[in-house]
Amino acid sequence: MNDYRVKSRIWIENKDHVLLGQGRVNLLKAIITEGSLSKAAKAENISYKKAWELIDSVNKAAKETVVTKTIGGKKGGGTIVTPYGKKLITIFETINKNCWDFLDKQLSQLDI
Amino acid sequence: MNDYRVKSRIWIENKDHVLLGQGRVNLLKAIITEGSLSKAAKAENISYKKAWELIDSVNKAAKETVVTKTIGGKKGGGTIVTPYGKKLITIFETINKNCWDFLDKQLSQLDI
DNA sequence: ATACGTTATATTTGAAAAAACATAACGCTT
DNA sequence: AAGCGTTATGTTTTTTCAAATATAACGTAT
Repeated sequence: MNDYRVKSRIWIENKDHVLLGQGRVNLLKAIITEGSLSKAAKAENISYKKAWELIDSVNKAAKETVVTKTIGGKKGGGTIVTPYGKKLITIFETINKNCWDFLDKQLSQLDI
Repeated sequence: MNDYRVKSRIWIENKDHVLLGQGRVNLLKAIITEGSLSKAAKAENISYKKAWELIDSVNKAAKETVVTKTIGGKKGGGTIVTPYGKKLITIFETINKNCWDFLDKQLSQLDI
């Protein structure tokens, strides 16, 4: 039988700019559960700076706003993922899973 | 309509060791056309050392020999890709293309 | 007015990866 | 014996990327 495995990474681009990859999706999901970018960065174990740059890049590549951010206020501020952003997360994860299933099927048809 | 594109990179693993990715496949194909690892490295614009390490890794991950190398001789030596290696190249490229087609189809079913 | 927890951004430091450089061995040819 | 183009491997240098550090601004609450 077959010990080999086919793995993959997918990402979504928009005119040369990356919109979403696995890391960006994970960060967006952390923002949803944490309520702020700084806490999400800690949860994902990346620096705030890197998290900020990722989200900035996401917003620039997206056709609609993915996250809205506020500075100051009763809790100091925060970051919210828009419904469009949540839709993108679902789409990414769906396509990614479908891709993995597809690749598993591809490999099982071969004997190498 | 849809400006987004879904891209992917696939690779084949064997018990935690990478067998083939796009770079390794390109290198193997360069070995076939060039006849030696050193010339293939130049053609791929990578150092000989890196090329050697890549091929070493390929041979260690594969269940059968992928390349055979000789030192010395009338032409100094050379490297040959085995029939098994050529089969792996074909398999990789087939699965990769199928994956791309699949992802294009996935995206076209969505409006984002 | 002060304090707090954010977002926002620049600068410095450190680590990891890549590239460059060097050297040896091999086996044919001359 | 010397030269050639390989494979094989170690060492050093450079480059790149990630991490750490620092500072400012913002708006509510105390």
